[in-house]
Amino acid sequence: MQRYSTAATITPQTSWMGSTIASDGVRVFAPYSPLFHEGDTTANFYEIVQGVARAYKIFPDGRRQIIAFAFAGDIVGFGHGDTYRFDCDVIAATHARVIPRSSLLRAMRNRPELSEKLLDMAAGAVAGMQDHSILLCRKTAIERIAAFLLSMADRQVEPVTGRRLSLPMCRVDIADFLGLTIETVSRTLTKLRAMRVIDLPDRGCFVIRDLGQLRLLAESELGSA
Amino acid sequence: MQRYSTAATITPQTSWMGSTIASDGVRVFAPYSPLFHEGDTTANFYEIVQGVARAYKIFPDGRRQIIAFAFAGDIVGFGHGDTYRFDCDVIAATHARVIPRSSLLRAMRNRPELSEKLLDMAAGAVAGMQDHSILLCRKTAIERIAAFLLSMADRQVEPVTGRRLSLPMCRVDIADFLGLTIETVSRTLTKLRAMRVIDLPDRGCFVIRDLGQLRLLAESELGSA
DNA sequence: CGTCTTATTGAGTTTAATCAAAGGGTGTGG
DNA sequence: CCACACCCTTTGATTAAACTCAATAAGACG
Repeated sequence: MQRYSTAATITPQTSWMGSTIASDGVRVFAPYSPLFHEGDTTANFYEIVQGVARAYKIFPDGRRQIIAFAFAGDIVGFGHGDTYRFDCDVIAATHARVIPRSSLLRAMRNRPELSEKLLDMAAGAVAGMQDHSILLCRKTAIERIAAFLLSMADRQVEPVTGRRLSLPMCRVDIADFLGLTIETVSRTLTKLRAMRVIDLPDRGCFVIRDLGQLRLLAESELGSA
Repeated sequence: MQRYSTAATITPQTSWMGSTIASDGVRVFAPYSPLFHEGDTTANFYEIVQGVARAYKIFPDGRRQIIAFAFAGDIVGFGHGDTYRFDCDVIAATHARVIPRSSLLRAMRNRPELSEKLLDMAAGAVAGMQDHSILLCRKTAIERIAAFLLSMADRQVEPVTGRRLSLPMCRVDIADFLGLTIETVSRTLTKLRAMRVIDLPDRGCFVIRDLGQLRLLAESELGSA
């Protein structure tokens, strides 16, 4: 198990299940605490306010597939039907707004146009999964890593200071998301650094040195360089 | 391009864009005629009544990913937002009920509970994509083919006569769906036949000879046999 | 019957997984 | 404050799986 320091809290009011709850429904989750488990009754949706969550499935043979990482602004737990279809936890101290399922269903009944919005959101999720499928089955290790780093860069809410970007998940999480082993992830990152496309100054962050090249690699319009 | 014989029609009334339309909104599409293209404005949803459709994306470098096959009872074109997110055509003479998008949106406004159903459908689509992702990135060729054949068997609406099952798509379609090459698909099918797990009596069909073994292979609880 | 398309089979290559070991940073305890 | 231990990461060598290139075989259709 992972050690972690005490999570910072904002306007704390009550403590519940290892998280701290504020008046606006935002709770603070300590690193590696769960949002929900596969099979649980769908009680809440979670809007990530700050931090990172990961959604994943674990298989009988021990293989794990990370389905998605959720960053600020993303909503998780939505579109599962009556029970959650995967496990979800946070990989850093994370502020998440807890939205009871019942309140969303009520809102849907009152405002039909909301339903269309939610359907569009679901459509977006499907489209994202489709793109990710293609990444998983059609791209090489370097293409996957390049595409992954680009998507991390695109999703940084904080201003891109200099170009030092946060990479909050560990290698095994990246591997399980991209369908690679940690060795291949590590080797590929080293290769990209050797190619002067990225830099890896510290654990938990990376720097893009040649954005154009990274894009070319991600799009696989470039075989070698 | 593909050649095809003239499609059979049911209660034909008018002809439009290469398809025949019946009074209940069911059109008959000739093999390899499109339902819609990526980027088109979302005008209709299509409920497959009989036949098979395929949804796919084509990439700049020529790679193609088949996202899904749709059989009788499946609805395609749904959950795309304002424009279709992939191409869709039929691979055999196919009867499809054309549902105008506007009529569905109207129905959603009148009957909010319908929205929840549609959301559940979308959730199911997301779950299906997730499972397929895992298949694509975690499973070996033999596991993918076994899982694919099982899903084909499960989706046969027609009574499973003897166990002779329809396999309506060609090898390249299977390959592009499973993230393999046609050579690997062919070799793997041959291997399964040699293992006495399936039979391949004719083009366009297959027979399950050992369902238990096929299930074991698909679940990858069995490495070799 | 001949041509064209699709499928199968074979040989060699490439990629990433696996097995194995060493390096580096963090935190704890002496 | 320093040393040790642990975990995560990197690097190396080998193996296995699927891809590529190439040729042959089998159907479908005119």
